[in-house]
Amino acid sequence: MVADAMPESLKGRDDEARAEHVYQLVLEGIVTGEFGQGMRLRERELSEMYDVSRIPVREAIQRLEQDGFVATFPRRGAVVRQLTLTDVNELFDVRLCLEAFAARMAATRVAEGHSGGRLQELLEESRTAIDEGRTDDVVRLSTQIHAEIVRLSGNRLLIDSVKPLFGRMRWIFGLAHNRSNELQRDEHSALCDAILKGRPDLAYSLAYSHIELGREPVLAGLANQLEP
Amino acid sequence: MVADAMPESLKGRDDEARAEHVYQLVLEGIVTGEFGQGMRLRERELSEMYDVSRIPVREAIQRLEQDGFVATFPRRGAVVRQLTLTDVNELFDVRLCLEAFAARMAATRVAEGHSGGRLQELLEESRTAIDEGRTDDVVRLSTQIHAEIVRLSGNRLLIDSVKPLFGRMRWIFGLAHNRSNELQRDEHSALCDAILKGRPDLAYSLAYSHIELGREPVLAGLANQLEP
DNA sequence: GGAACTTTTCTTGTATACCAAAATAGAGTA
DNA sequence: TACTCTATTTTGGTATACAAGAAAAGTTCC
Repeated sequence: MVADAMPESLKGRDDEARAEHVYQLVLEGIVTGEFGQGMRLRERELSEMYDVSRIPVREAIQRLEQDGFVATFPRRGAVVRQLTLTDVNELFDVRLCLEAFAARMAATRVAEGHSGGRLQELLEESRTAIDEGRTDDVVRLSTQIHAEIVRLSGNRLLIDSVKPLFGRMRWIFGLAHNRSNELQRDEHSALCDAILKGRPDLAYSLAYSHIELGREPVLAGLANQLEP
Repeated sequence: MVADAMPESLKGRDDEARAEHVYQLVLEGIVTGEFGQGMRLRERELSEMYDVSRIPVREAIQRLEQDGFVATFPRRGAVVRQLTLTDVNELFDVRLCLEAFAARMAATRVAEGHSGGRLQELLEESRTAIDEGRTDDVVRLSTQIHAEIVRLSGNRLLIDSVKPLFGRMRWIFGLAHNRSNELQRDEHSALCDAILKGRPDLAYSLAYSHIELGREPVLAGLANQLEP
């Protein structure tokens, strides 16, 4: 609300939640590899690094744990989780479950008259990003398309349940590149088309295939980096 | 609070996480109705009530928010969430999605040789509790059966994703009683049987039906208590 | 009397300092 | 070398203080 209009200068962010800030920074550090897997995250170290007190750091670490990025042990603090192939497989299983359902719901809602304009926009942005070879944007837009489909489902609880998964996805896709952008573009096109035309069963099926087809390439790409 | 001789007296209760303790107490208060819907949860109030500092209270409230029991607003603290019929419907939708999938996975794993002994035990405990009319135990065991099925799926991420739902279930089922215990017992029997005999598709179907059949009675029971 | 404006009183969010207990590292000893 | 005992580090927890936003209470003006 009002906070959005606050000055962007980093110094003056008095009233902005520092915990959120720290969360984003540490998350960034984890997905970019600055905080490697197994690295300890010390409260005081982070609080000095980001020039905040321990309280926001504690809150951020708690959230990172709940979102599956770090593991904490009593009296031993937090360490960046070790990502395993099992984790990747579990993620794809749960995604199949929730995102395919979300796609069906989204198509149903569009058929009932809800607008899917944002999805259309994202799809087109993604197309031009692929044509122009902007890889970073392609990955970002792909995630945003998936997120928008879930949002279109209209189920708040579903949206909240999926949110932690997207963080993990970003982490994993940062380690292993996906299949060719053209293949993904075509699948996204077909999926979004089914949703925007209000065809629930087709949308479900396409979402399921799209996600499942992404599993093997990612596993293959990570097989040499991760433990089972 | 100031002059209290707290050093040794408080040390008595061992080093176990106070935040967890506070979380459980407040959660109990919410599901039992002690903290009614819309009631404000003040940090200092709770910290004095449970004789801890504000830090564990903060942590507990953060977890309660993430689990959907309270809503927090910047600089205005936390209030017990207002449960709506939409919430209930969304919960059932997501449960359908995740628990039916978990049932299928559980059956697959049992077919692969994993033990379902705990599920068998819970089922039998539940049967005797129903026969002896111990209503509280019946509700508790019913939830435990559902949790055990998810656990049997072997997917950690799935288990973690479902955990917040069970809290909500307990809350909702505390407000509206479910269908007859005998009906539920039979459905649980059939479902567990399918899992323990390693029949994934049947387990999926039975889980789906069992959950979906529970929706209407709960909605009907809550229709006069909640807003849309 | 009621609406708009101005304090005043909470309450949260954060910072800082401190303590106790556990884990770790290190030194000394058999 | 292996083992025990101590010292350091680090976390988890607490108390206290203060700034700022939100709500409440006065206050003024029509």
